[in-house]
Amino acid sequence: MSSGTPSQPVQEFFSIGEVCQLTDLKPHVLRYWESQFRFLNPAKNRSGNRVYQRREIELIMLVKHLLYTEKYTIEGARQKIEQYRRSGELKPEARRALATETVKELRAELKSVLGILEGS
DNA sequence: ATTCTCACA
DNA sequence: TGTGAGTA
Repeated sequence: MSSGTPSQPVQEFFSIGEVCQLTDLKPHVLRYWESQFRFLNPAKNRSGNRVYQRREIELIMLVKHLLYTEKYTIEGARQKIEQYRRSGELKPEARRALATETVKELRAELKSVLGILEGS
């Protein structure tokens, strides 16, 4: 199976560097998106460094897909995600984008993504 | 080495 | 978005 192997614990927290490697995005892009999408608020550790949760990485992948693959503008992506939030469902393309990313461990259910979207 | 904020192109 | 400066 590709998910949940009991013997090998799944990583829970990620540094911005790890997220960048996983999403193929640059740190400054991630920080910029934070200023554009309210739902992208990684926690900060004691020293002020960003600590990402898997769900946030999924959201980042979704934003990346909307922006780069579907070529939405920042505003367009915001509206689209707001739309997902209301309808409670993702379009097949976006869904595929999340499942296609070769990072098996990041493949959580879309419910978790939609959950984070609540109150954005 | 890595990440952070801020400034600026 | 990209890059550099000066930090922590």
